[in-house]
Amino acid sequence: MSIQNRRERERAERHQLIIDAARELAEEEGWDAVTTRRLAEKVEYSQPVLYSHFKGKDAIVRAVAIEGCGVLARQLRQARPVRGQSRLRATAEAYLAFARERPALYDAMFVQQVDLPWGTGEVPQELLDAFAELVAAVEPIKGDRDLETLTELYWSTLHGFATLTHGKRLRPEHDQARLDLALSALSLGQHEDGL
Amino acid sequence: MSIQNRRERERAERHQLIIDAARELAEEEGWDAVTTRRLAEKVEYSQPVLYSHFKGKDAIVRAVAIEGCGVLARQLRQARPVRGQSRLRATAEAYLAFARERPALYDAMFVQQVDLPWGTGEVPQELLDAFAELVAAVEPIKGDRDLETLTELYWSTLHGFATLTHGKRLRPEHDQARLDLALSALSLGQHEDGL
DNA sequence: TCGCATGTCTAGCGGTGCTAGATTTTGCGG
DNA sequence: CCGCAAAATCTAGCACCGCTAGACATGCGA
Repeated sequence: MSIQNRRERERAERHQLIIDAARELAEEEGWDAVTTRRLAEKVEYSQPVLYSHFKGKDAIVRAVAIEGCGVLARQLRQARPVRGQSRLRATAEAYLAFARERPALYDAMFVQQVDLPWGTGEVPQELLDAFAELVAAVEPIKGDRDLETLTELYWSTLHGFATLTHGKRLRPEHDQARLDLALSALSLGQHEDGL
Repeated sequence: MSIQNRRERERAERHQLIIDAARELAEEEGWDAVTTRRLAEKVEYSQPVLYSHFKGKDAIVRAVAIEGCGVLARQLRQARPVRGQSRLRATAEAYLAFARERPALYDAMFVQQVDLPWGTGEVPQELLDAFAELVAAVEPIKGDRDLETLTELYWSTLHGFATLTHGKRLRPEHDQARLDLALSALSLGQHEDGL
């Protein structure tokens, strides 16, 4: 019993160790550097150990992505409006900050088509949490529009900003103006906050 | 002289042959299937021939992406509004149709960070053409807003739709409603077209 | 202490992008 | 028409990839 427990605990710790190592490697050197060999070396085990925890490399990336959704959800939740700023804007800026500061993580979550279960099958709770934060941010400017559809639009716009910015497709010096434009368009007739 | 010309012509034809083969392979089986070996087999040459035309696999993907920009520009230019539809809407639908119908091509152009010269260095003309079509579509609803920034917002929204839809992150049955919402938000006070 | 199950590793498979050096093809001067 | 240099092309191989079979070590229960 106790021995079983110890083993399970050690196993869980190593499981987490692998996820963390993969994330760190990706954030430091990009996903191309995350090979099973380098990952194994980093966690100081041999390659087959990875496969006793995950079905394959994809599963590891997926685990990192799901954790990333949790991080994003937390950051969005903690993003509180300052000085009369709308929640819509505070959340948008937090979202874009996450994408900007953790590009590798964002990539695993939303760019690489890792095929998280998503549509079919159960969507990870972390992702639902993150989406719920977006919904909450959009709710005040809903008007008579469909909340979920409006949130999808909000998310799409932010995602477009994030990915095109990262690919250097947009003029960085206009980031602020572009976001202003987006938020005031989304808010429609609603009054827009200053700053 | 004539011999040189013939050789250059044959070389140019083979150059194009490689690009076409790469695009076809990618569209039929996805970019994972585009390996230098399979590509060489498809064009009926050995691998090193590819490297006498392109610096590496990335350069081939880039060439496909640039051609794809040309195709997109042409499709956007040909997208004419029907039945009082706004140009904004006609262009948006053409853009999304392109992304939906040629996902592999779209992927090479805007998702894989192939690092087309883009920001720094000369941007390929095909891309400028495509962006110009977006600008032209946005112009009528500009109001007193900055045209280029507004176009970046328009593009970001479309790109967000395209990529999140492809990754099955958005509810497909709400595609139309989502686009309606986006267009009317962008148009702000302007009157929106029916259908 | 022995036998066994569990855990871990070594070594290897077929694949990748890419390239050095051998080989074939080509076009020209004699 | 022949022989030869040069150009074009291929063969074979490198180091790496994801992944796994089978050898080996470890530590438990009898």
